Amino acid sequence: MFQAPRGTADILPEEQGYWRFCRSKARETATSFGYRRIDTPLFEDARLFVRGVGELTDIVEKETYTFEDRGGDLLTLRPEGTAPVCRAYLEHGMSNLPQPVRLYYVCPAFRYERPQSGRSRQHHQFGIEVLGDGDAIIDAEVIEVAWRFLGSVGLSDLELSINSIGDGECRPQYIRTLQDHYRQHSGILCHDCTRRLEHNPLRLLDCKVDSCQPVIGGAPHSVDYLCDACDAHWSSLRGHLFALGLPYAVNHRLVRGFDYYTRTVFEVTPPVEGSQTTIVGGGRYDGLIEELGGKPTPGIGFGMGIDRVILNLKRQEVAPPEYRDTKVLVAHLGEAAKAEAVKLASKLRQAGTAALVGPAERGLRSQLRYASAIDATHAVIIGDDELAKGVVVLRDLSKSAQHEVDPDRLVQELQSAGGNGC
RNA sequence: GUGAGCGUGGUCAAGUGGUUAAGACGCCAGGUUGUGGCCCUGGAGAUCGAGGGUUCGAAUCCCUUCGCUCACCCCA
Repeated sequence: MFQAPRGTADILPEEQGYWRFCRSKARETATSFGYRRIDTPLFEDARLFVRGVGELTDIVEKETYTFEDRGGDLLTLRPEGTAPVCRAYLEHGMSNLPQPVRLYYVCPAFRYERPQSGRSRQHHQFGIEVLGDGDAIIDAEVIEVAWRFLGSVGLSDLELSINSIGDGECRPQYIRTLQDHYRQHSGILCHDCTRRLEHNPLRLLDCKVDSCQPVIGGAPHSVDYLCDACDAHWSSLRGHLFALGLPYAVNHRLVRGFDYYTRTVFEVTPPVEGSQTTIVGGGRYDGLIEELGGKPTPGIGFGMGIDRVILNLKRQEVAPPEYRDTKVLVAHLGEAAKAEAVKLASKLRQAGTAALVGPAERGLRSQLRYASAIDATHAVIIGDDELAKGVVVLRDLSKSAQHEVDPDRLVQELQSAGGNGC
């Protein structure tokens, strides 16, 4: 038997309510801030992510789905949304549009990882990007979009963490200071941190091993090493967040996995301890567009894991709204009635009412049982008696009441009966 | 890449060496010669993940393998 590939999952009909809910809230929130939707291809030139995300990141080093197509092109299934959007911005000359350009997307992303709770090989991201404006009001806006979205779906008790990791001007010196600090304690570092010290020094800060905690505790803070411009940006951001009433916490240990981040980084996590908890991660990437061949252009955005949002909705027992529209099952008895049922169901659908024909070769009782099972609101019954009289029976399944109707008036009757609302 | 736990009908799940592998939900039928949701009765549906071994006898013990889950790494 075939199974869905490891790390992938079917989203079954019972689950779709959550997805429809999240997607529509994402669209509503993003458009209310003036963002416009963009869809980029599922796969891109493999080099885009090497350049954009960073050659030495785990994602590019060992997590991409990369393959050669039949024409010999090397392609990669998108592992994240920012680099493709920046590519599109450049390819379509969006730098000539009024700046800044605000874009959002909802799309799947792929990473070859060992799956676990909240992490799979195909996940879905709601993301936004603002290109062409480096002011801190944009940073605050992007964070606000994430925060408002999460509120709109009903998640509460979330924690918003922010930090600034400086830019090309000031970060190198900070990293040197950080490494110096760590080298003084190299004796007690865990295995991973010994590696990180040379390979990915910023990552030293979010090591979870107990023995490394004292070293982290004494580590210098990146915000204390910001150059004047970055420092001004940083305090401006905090001022705007405060003014907007967003309850942020400065986390000096917050760093992010992509090479392209500059200045602001942020994430939102739920209050549960554990591992794969980050719901939203984002930050500023003022060097990325240039890295991809454009002129220097500031940018900032976030990626949000919809799968993780839904995980938390379930954890907090937030149910998506239910939609219950009129749905008619046309039950039939006998060959002549069966043919009539097919025609009648078709007519109902064309008039805009969901309708389906009862399962053939079954008794009326079975057909009505089926009607209940699929949440039909009404049943139409056609048998020899009705055919002879030129009527059909319309049964309201929620009220258990029925009456005969002229088939030509059926659409009208159903409309006046209406659905049960939401 | 590393570590741990778990694989029994569609789903959940009992069974821990001894005749035809419980039960529940779901599915189908009947109870109502044409009337659902509740209830009652009956039925279908499992080579106990796969392969090998131990044994008179294996779902049960051992080995291998595949899969799933969780955690680490890392990330949404």
